[in-house]
Amino acid sequence: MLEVSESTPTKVSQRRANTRERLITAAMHVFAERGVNGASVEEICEAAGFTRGAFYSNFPDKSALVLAIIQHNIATQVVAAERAIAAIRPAADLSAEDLVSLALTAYEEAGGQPGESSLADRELLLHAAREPELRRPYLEFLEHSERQIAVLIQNALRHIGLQLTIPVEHAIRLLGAVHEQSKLLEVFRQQPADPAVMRSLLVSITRPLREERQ
Amino acid sequence: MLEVSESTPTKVSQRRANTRERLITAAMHVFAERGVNGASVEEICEAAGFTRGAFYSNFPDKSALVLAIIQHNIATQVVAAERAIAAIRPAADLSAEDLVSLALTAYEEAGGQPGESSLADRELLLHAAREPELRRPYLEFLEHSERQIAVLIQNALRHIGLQLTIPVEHAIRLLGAVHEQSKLLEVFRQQPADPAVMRSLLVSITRPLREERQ
DNA sequence: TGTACATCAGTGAACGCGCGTTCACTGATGTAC
DNA sequence: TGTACATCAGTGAACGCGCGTTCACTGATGTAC
Repeated sequence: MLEVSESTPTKVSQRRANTRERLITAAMHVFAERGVNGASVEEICEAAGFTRGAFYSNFPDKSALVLAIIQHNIATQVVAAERAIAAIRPAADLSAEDLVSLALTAYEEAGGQPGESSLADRELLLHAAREPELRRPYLEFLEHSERQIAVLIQNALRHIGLQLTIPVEHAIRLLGAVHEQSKLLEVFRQQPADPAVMRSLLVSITRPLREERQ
Repeated sequence: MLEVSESTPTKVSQRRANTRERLITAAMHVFAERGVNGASVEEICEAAGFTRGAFYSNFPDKSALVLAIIQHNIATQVVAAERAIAAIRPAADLSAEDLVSLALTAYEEAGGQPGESSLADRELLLHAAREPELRRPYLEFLEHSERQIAVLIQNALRHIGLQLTIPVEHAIRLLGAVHEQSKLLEVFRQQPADPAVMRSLLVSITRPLREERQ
């Protein structure tokens, strides 16, 4: 499931790859603004600078685009997470929530309106929840992401002399849930979220590593 | 904002009120299945057992229905929360997470597929996030709900001899975020969520009331 | 209580716009000699 | 390197379905005497 007919790994031209990429990026923006169902093929193409014909030259239909985007997200986010893991070591002297938020935001595409990709992600998530064939692959994607983030968080915490007081899997869920909630509130409030909630959570689920200071 | 032209509080017939109610209930179900934008007026009417004419006799247009639903949710959820607050005292000998989940689910309509109203709620939330005029009223609705839930939770915890180690407002956010995440995972997994995450959270943000056992 | 009439609530056919999708085409890119 | 031809990538007009919305209508409910 979730496999496109990759059976013919025909070499695609660079030009074609660029077009697909531009269409996908544009689609994410339009999804954030109008929702998956509310976004018209025309709007997406216009945002990408193509006509509709180009779209149907690259995707069999609209739902294939959604599927392609999910796969695209999987690929890019996995890469982003690996890069973030690699980059975490040099950083020092950061507060716990700085590190965690750094880890959590590693998944988000740089650039774009604040909260925009958050909305698009939620749209895709809901879309996947509604389509039975998309549930399993999307769930696997989420679980894979969680495992990667888990490593990141543990490294980050150890780095500043903290350890978790609950299982990593639980911590990841909690951090992820709060992070997503914050992102959404930012959209509603149109301003950065109060970091105090995340801080409360971090304080509650960590303790100093080994030695007991204080 | 969010005020319908309630300026003319004309008495509506019982029949009319029933029709509106049925249309709204049907719309929530269809929203859960198809999304707000994916749900057609026809589908909604069919689910409610009416023809489209009845719809336009009761609502100026489709977006007015969405607004009416949001208001409807505010009204019914506020009532549900008050009822839950009243009902919390007699209960005894429940575990912490039972009480909390009882409090959190007090907001959800009874009946309907598990996770269904969760999806519809998410749809409405995203819809509101996208429409600038809906953001403020929806946010106020959320904050009002949070305040009510806060009372609930504190009563529930005190009742079983626990108190929070972080501010109530933070606890509410955390509990709400985890609760919503669990609901969504239930849809993806098609099975009840693992309560262990919620339990980890509860253990982390509470301590025995006054006396220090163990 | 019964009849006559007025208003209300929902019906269902009709309309037209917008959207997804198709397709004959043209210009761009690649290949062979 | 230049020319001739083949294939590829994107264009833009056209089509038709589905959807939101309207409206003339009919049956249901309410009111007055």
